[in-house]
Amino acid sequence: MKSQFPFPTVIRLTYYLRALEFLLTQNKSETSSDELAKLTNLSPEQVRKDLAYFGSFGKRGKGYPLPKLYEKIKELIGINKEWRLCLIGLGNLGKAIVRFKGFPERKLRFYAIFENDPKKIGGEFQGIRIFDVNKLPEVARELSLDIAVFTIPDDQVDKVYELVRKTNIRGILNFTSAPLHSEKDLFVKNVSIAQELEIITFYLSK
Amino acid sequence: MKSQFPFPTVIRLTYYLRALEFLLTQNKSETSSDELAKLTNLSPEQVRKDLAYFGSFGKRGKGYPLPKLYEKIKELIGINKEWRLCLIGLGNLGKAIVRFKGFPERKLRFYAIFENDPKKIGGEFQGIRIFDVNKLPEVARELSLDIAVFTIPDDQVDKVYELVRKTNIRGILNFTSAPLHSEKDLFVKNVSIAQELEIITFYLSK
DNA sequence: ATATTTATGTGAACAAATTCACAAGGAGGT
DNA sequence: ACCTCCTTGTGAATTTGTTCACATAAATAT
Repeated sequence: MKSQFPFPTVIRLTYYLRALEFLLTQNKSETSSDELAKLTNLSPEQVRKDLAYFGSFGKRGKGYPLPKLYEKIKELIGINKEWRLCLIGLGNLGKAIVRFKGFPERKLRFYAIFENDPKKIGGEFQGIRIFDVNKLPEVARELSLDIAVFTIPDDQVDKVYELVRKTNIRGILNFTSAPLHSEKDLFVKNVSIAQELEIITFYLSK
Repeated sequence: MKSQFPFPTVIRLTYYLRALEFLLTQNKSETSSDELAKLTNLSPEQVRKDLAYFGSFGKRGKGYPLPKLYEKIKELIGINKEWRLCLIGLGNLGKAIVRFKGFPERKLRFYAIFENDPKKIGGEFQGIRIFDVNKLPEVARELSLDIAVFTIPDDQVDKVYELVRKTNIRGILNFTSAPLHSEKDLFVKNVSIAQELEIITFYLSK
């Protein structure tokens, strides 16, 4: 097992995960780099190299044992354990994300929602309590939150970011257009709908 | 002007756009690769190289003229003209996206929503008409749609993708977990919330 | 005028990631 | 037991992308 791997490999691991889930529904017990390559639109060499970064799971002449590889990738990605999430900003997008079906089956669970609207604070949404965003440091500690999802207006990002930094939350999924940067002990993933569309219009403009 | 540029440059162009918009609110008339680098968390060399791929907009010893560079980048990204969008699948996420504030100011406008729920078909949402998804080919032609946003259940992706291929829609923003692949004349950008979280949990697991 | 400072633009050096090419191990047939 | 066919795993070659280092040009100061 090599310790260093290209950054894009992490993204591809998530593709393999989906491909493996698909293959498991087909009741297969074995797969190959060729099969995974076809399902993910990658090259078989790329698949083998990626998997080899983390150990050698396959058997030459045979392929990869399906359930074992699946468990291994889940372990690598870290979705074999439960993660405690909170949502910050209960607007339209926030509501859509809390209701998102994909979370429970991935052991991702929301334990708190934060808001600055006094009318919402104290209530709950989908069974999850809504707290004052200024109480974030205390609540995060109390509920041992791991990851925060930002669905707030752009102009509040800096303030909320500072609040999160005071907690032991170590991951942020940022849906605003204001990009944040990862730092030591705080990993940030930015997802900007506007940006995604700009990338599309760039390519369509050519 | 060079014709070939690294793929990541396109993503960075969208960062420069935001930085420039921020600088414009400060009523500045000039900027520099240093300033843009600080705002985007990149290196000044990277900024200069990226901008130089598309022409030389700067003046040595001076910097870049702000409004001119802004217009140029908008033109490069293609958001100087209007784009006609449609939403496919009016669930929670779909509703959140249609209501998203960032679109009108970017000349991105929804002209149609497609659904397979007979109760929704024929109605409208936020002033946008809701059509039967099976009518997509006709409606797309009639309304000259450019881009489709997929907010449908994963198991309907393949079917809807085939419908879209029959139209002159050339861009898809896919919010499902089933990744689609770009092909000639049809550019696909995948955005999977589950995947983004998996990338976070991967790094937090280390 | 001339020197100094500042900031772009870019070839060259370097680094990262992918693809190639093939050795090596396992399965199955004869 | 041996040969053949598969398919993995991996160094080496190649491609792609970033950083360095500096020549060049504009602006400012003396």
